[in-house]
Amino acid sequence: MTMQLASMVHGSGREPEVYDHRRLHHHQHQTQQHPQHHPQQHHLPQQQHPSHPQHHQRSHSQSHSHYYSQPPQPRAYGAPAAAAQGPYPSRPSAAEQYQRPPQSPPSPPVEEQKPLLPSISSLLTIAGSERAQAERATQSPTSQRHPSPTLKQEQQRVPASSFSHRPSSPQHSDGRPDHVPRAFGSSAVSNARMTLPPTPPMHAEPAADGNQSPSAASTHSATPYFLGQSLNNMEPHQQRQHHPSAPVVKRHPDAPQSSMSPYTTSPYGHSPYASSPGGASGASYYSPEPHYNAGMYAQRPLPPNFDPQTMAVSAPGPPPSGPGLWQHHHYISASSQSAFPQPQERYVCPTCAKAFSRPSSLRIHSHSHTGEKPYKCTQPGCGKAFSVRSNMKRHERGCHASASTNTTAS
DNA sequence: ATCTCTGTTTCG
DNA sequence: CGAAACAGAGA
Repeated sequence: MTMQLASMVHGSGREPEVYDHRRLHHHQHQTQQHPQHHPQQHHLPQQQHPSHPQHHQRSHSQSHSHYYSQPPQPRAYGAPAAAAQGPYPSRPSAAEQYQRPPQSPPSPPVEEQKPLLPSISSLLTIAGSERAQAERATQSPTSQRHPSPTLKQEQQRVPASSFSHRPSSPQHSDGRPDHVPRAFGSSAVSNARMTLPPTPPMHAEPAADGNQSPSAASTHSATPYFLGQSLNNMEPHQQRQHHPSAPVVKRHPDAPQSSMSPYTTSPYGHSPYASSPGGASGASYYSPEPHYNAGMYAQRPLPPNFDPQTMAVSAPGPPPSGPGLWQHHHYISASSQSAFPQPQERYVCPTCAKAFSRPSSLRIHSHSHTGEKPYKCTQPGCGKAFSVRSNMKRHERGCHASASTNTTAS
């Protein structure tokens, strides 16, 4: 068992680093596809689309959108992680928010903080403890596993809500707080143990190896979503911490996804808005979106065929990381899946974690966070501005009906 | 064939 | 009015 556990851990450990890589990679693909179906109506999990995103940089679109034409303001959270953050006065940059482990973000009610995986550390710990217990049959009261620092971190960031169910596992007599994460881990682990004591194949492993555990498979549909979530959640640095030694990031050949790379680079990363007038050199892509980048995780469209395995394995850079995560998510996902956005909603707002099916939707949504109102009423006397073009139009129609017809129409 | 954008509609 | 979902069109 211990071995198994250990292996699991390792597996998860590797991924952590991935996250950052994506930015490093050149970015090109951004996105991708998303079926445009309405999730609500059809809950079909998008089937994996065979084709991958091409490096679409929505070049054409940029030009027409008024959106782009506006000088974006501050790069909002934009500053990519590297750059800086500081964008919004009132709100901490997305990056910041996410980075902070403690405290739950103000906004995300729904997704809240996505479920995080139990940290590897925890797993290890558990494993270790278990092992010890097994050997000694639980004799030594000496606390075998005390929460490792990393562990704690993870715990903190984990949304209790997700794992709330987590009970303290009796088996582990740890006096730990009910931190969710651990709980999760413990529960999972304990579960594994309980149910399949000898069973080696935990969920984690499969993913890493490329085999998905059956259970995992079942949850596929949900995964995408989680992925996004996890992205948001995962703090790069945290991940790293956990597995410093982890080799990680390896894009395995097995991942057929040459195209998978979408993850490698954040979609918004540079392309779309890059051409923006604002022209802030690389740092400011364009406007509101920039922060996504900053967040890095933000909205990477989930690949059509995103497979947990692939992601984990090949994902060069997915922040989230890895197989381990995946697995964890799976567990959680089962219960919370329904609540989460549909698989199609791959574009996740870094700020509030809300998911959208289209990049444009996310963009618009970002306005709500930034307060940006790029659409101004064309009427001379009216200086109203709107964050959503449609709303502006509506306003014109309603308020300036007679006049607007001319102006807007033309 | 696929993806994104725009516009309309709907909800809070 | 703000924001999101839905539906259609264009690239």
